Amino acid sequence: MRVSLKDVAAHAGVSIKTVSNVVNNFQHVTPAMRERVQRSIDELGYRPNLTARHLRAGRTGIIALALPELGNPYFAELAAAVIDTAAEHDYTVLLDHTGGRREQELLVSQGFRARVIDGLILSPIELETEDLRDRAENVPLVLLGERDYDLPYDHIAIDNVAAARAAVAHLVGLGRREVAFIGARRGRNEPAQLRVRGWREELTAAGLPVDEGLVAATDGWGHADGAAAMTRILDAGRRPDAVFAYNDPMAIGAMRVLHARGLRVPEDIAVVGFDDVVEGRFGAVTLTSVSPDKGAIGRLAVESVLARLGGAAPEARRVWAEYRLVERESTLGRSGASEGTNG
Amino acid sequence: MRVSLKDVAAHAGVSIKTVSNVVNNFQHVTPAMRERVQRSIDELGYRPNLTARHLRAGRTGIIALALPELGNPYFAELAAAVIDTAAEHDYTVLLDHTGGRREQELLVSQGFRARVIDGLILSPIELETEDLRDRAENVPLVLLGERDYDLPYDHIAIDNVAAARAAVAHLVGLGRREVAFIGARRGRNEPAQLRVRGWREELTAAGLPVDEGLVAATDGWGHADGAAAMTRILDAGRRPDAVFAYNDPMAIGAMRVLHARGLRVPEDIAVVGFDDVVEGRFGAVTLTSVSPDKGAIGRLAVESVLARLGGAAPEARRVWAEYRLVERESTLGRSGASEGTNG
DNA sequence: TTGAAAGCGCTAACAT
DNA sequence: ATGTTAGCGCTTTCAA
Repeated sequence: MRVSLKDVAAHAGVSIKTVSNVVNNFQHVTPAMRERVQRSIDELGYRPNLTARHLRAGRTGIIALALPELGNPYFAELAAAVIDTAAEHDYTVLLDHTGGRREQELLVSQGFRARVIDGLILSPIELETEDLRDRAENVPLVLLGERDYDLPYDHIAIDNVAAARAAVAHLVGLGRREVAFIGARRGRNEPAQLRVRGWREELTAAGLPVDEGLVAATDGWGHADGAAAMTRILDAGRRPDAVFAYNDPMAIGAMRVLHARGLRVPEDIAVVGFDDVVEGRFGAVTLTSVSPDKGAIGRLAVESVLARLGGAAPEARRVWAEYRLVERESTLGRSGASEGTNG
Repeated sequence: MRVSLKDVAAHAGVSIKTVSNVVNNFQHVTPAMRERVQRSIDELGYRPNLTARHLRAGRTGIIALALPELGNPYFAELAAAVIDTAAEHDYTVLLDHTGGRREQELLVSQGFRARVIDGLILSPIELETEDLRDRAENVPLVLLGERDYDLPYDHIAIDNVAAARAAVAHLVGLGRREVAFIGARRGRNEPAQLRVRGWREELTAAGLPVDEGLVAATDGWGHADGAAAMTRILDAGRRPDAVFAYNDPMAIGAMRVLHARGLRVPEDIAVVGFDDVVEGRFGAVTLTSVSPDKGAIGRLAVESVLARLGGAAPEARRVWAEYRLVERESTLGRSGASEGTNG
């Protein structure tokens, strides 16, 4: 059986309040009393019931972080940042994964997955503005990620258009003329939208043609999807001199295909990824990538939810985190290992 | 303000019980009454307070999963399996990361990190048997991973010694004589211990010398650690013809160093990893790896905790999950792509 | 079929 | 400095 305050009180021959005082390190308890109660606590193996405390306090000290996938190290790193920042504020993080599936994202946003939470940080993939508009849930919500929403919620992200432009500018600056984009999806408001826009804008600014035939759609955003997209481009008889991928895993999958077909990176085709995951630094050809400040994003997200917890309702705002373009072998070759900055 | 059952009852002009009946889809409620109450619920935007339910029920429906690091995709995949299995049983998973730090692992095992849980699944790195012996916590604990403990807790893992032997046997079968091991640690009971033992046993069984000078210790278990260890081995003037790494990231880190030094994999040095993470399938040289059945491990772990939740106390047992050795280019070269099975 | 009331374990206001 | 008690929001006997 579980031991409660009452049990300890009875055992020590004192009132519940006194035990509570000891448990909570209350000021005014005589050392003698404290020790006597502590003995009972130890003897009975008493542990406070958090659920009861939460009910009493009206809050749980838990915030949820719902991510598309844990397998992508980008999200893992982000999660670590969130967990650490939350811990600094005495908050625990309940991590959830949606698989980037609309169903799951809806459930999470409506609070059906984990309702013991004080706040929610959500990184949506499929959700539309309308899905979020009539959210019946009352815990604060903060959005993460590259989708564009017109909603009264804080949204933490980097400037995806600008970051994509920086990536393409880097490629164009190296003399590349035909830059493929891997990882788009059909549809107006899709995750890659802003990055495709950046790709388009920068090509135009450079006076290069925008060839929509070089935009490869994919089902998912993993290594295999990047490989499949690259294969499709090559099989279509196209031979771009550069590839900009939606994220690092896809870029790495694409490089695998290039390698298997005897195409050299970057000599024949330069490759740029997005997210700067550790993996990209240890391939046979290290990967140039847009590196968002994950630590900042995680920290800002937590602070944003917590700010709304006290009942305060600051106006919803869009927060831009920093990013850099990290240049490596996949664009510079074996010689260059500079780590240029931007953003 | 938050709306409670009482508010709804007042608004609908009925008793709390009736509202509760409607909320919980209780049998005996007249359709008229149900609709009337439902209207009030919708109008007021009532949402049940889970914390109160939990207090009442004496359980939360949450189990915690504490992992060393989320960044390693192996753990991410494991987590996904745990989350899915838990969901099937109407349980939510609170994911925690310990960073493989003893302090954090202790806190978790003692229940100081997340005390709202019904059960705990822990994958320890640093914890010793004694650390766990006098655990004052009363929620069921299930252990994961390659460490060896003599404790009254269920422990789910693959047979690490046998798996390591299979990996080394594969290398020896290909004619390799000098197999280095990357990722050991000093100390009797350390994570890599069983794998080192398997390495030792298989070499001995094959009549090969066991050269402890080919065992490279590391601080952590990431790409960079593998790269550093490989560098150290080569800089010491050693030139093994095979490397068996504690896990895939380390193996990949080692391959990067080999590549940078102009050594060919597998011609000059064959490489085997452990965990079979996705990344290993998309490098310039795909990675041969021991592939534990992550799905089974996750499922067994959840079922194991849940079995102890009802107050039942089955005898603690060691559960072995399956594994396979997946053979790829890092040992077979570009020609062979078989996926041999084992275990 | 619906209502009244007790109690889950805790904290805090109030009383002693 | 310590004790009494109400109440957080819910479920669940028991009664009507």
